[in-house]
Amino acid sequence: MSATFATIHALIAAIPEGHVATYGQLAALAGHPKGARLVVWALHNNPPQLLLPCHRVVAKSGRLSPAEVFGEDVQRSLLEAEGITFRRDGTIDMPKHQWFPHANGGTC
DNA sequence: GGTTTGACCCGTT
DNA sequence: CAACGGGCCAAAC
Repeated sequence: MSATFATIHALIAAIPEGHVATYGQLAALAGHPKGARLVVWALHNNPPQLLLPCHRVVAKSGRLSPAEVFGEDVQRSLLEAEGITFRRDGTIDMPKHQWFPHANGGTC
């Protein structure tokens, strides 16, 4: 198994509802500070059986994926349903919703 | 085993 | 301030 790939998938799966993570952030957590595109590639080969919440993965500026990927307002609707709020220009209010993983594994 | 692919990120023009 | 290009990395073909 590729540790890099598995780590990225695990990180995405670990994003809680109401929060989002950026491509660069996930890549950095997986051990590749400059591997934002690895996350992109990982999502393209998104294993359906993992049921990854790929709609919670967004660009650093709070920008969502192109409409043709999920559908016109699919990703946005999913995020709004989880409590994510958006700015006027359609980007996520990142400071409010960006996910910061806990190193202690949630014991705190 | 080289080429292609990706929904990004940052700096420069 | 907007547009453009290069870089970066690992898996698939």
